[in-house]
Amino acid sequence: MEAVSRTAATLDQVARAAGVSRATASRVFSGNLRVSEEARRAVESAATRLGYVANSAARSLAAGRSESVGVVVPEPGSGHFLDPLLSRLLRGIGEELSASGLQMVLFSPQSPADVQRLEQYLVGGHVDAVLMLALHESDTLPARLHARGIPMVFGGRPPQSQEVSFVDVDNHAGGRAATEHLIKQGRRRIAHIAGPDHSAAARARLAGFREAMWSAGLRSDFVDYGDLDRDGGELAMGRLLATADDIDAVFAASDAMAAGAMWALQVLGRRVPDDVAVIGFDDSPIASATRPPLSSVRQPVEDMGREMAKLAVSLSGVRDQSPRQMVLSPELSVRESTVASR
Amino acid sequence: MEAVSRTAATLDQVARAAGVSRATASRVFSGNLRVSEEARRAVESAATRLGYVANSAARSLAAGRSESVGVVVPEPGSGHFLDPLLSRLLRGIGEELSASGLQMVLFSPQSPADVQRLEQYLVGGHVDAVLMLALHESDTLPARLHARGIPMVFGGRPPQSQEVSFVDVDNHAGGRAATEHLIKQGRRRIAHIAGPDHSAAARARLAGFREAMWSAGLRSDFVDYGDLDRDGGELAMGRLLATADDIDAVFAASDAMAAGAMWALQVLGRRVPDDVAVIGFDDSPIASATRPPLSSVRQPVEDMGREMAKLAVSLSGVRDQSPRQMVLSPELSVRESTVASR
DNA sequence: CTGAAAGCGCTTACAG
DNA sequence: CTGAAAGCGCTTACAG
Repeated sequence: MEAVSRTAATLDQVARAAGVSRATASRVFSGNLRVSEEARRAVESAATRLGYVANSAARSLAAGRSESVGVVVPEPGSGHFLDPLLSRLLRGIGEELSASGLQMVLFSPQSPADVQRLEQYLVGGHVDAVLMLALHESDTLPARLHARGIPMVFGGRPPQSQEVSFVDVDNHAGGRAATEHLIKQGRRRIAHIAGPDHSAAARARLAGFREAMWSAGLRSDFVDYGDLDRDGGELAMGRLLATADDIDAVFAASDAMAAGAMWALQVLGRRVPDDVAVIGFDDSPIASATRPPLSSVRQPVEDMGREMAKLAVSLSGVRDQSPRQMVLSPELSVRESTVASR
Repeated sequence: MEAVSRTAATLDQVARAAGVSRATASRVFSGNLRVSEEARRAVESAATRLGYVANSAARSLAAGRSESVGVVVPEPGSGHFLDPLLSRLLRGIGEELSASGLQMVLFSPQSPADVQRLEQYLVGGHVDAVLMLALHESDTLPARLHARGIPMVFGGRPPQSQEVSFVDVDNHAGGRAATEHLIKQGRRRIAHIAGPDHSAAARARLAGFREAMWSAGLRSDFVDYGDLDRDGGELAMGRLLATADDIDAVFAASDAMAAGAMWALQVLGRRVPDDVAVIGFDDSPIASATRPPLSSVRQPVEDMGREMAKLAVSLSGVRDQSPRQMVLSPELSVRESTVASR
């Protein structure tokens, strides 16, 4: 793309029009330094008159920072585990950055070539910090950013979690809470539809399920797997019922799978929750769309976003960027799918 | 945020290490100019050795362009009409920009303050062009960008469509096609669940419905409205059946509403499609998730994205940025919900 | 509080 | 093909 030169007023012109030096004009826009009321007014009115907007490249170059923070997100609809939570997460991040006057810039690379270009972009100084909601497996980026002093915070615990900062949700506690809720409702033959084994979050939820069942002295081997989507839940439910047709509750590792499971149950003549209670995970919009509405484990995703942003801001500009980590607790969102009518 | 100075090699250091001038080194990275093989190799190996990455601020400032394109998207989950299509749209845009070596940068402002900051950001030269998938109502931005020669392309026809470039889908034709499909299946008492009246797209779909019904000499007044979401469809369907319980087909202006309508029908004992055929709009993932799978109108959204990106690229750097517009045709995606088994 | 001046790290005619 | 040089538009000690 070629450059087009248009009428874009420069600081110099504004300063001249206001009858002050460039330095003074600059101070007016950076806000913080002492400038006389008179000078400030003159500069501001000149700026308005000329339609001045600071050239951000020049500003970044001179100041050594960009006042913006990059957020790498998974492709929407990619089936990434954050997908149903993404909007809430971004809301939390956005609020926090906004409060700090920082621009949130999103990236959603689709191909390896995109990832390559993105790395250059991020390392090249376009952002002051990076929040990672995807690409956990790319390991070159953390090191390259670190070498340039650009802090990076992961959402969710990355595979090699020692050396990096992250904010995560306690999936193990969530799995346990969901299961304990079912037990408390008097359920005994409880099945779990787990997410794919390669996902640490899915494994943690399964572990939470097992722990709760063991503690209650119940069988914890009614377990099947699905791909986190609706079909996966439906199929897994079918298999589970074929194995044990007296299951009285199901905990699914995602709301979509829970919805699929609920469908399968209803097709096979089971009433939810009277015959079989169902609980999901994520408390996504799906949960209130099913009939009956679905109980679920609500992750404090807005908080997670806020904490990620805070961490990034506090880390940037600091010499010692030793990694910091934080784990937040989920809570139950109880709806009709687990509460039997009497 | 403060700056942290780290070991970030500069062009100067690379040039020195390679034994050439800064100009020559620069030419190696810009790729296009003539540089001797020898110099090229020396520069490249020095760059690798030093871990050189160009400072993007300096590059933008000197070159007068940023090699990146901003895309303003609606908040995910905001109920924006593009929401279900967003991932496909971004895929199209991303592919095209990627092919041109441009970085796609996403923005999703949440508050008026965010919009304000974003305008500064975009006008300030961070991007060479802007693709607008949201914020159609903000009218200050187009003018400000135009004044700086930054091209802007809307996705979907904006309210005041004369002065701007856009790529849109022919919603009127889509509405007509959906309705004609139902008529062709032998349906006669066809209802339409329209989207909110303030949406131009919704109005166009409704108009398409009416036109098809008139042309076939059928009653076109079985119309109700919903908010594009599942509940809206369910409620509207209930009202429609209360008015006319012999409706034999429904065309809903969104897949979510169609899913809600289907649910309402099934609850009331109607078989889909045997008693009532149902068709949606968008061909979103919902369409294949319903039982039976939902026929829908597929918008060529990837193409739309690609064309938007092409338009932006071709417009940038051009003196005469007179607006260009393009309208793409949707096509039918026929599934079981409209094809009665015999 | 204010200005002159240096400098941020690149690109790009211009001349050779 | 290559280099010296000017310049992109800002910020920020430094001195006053």
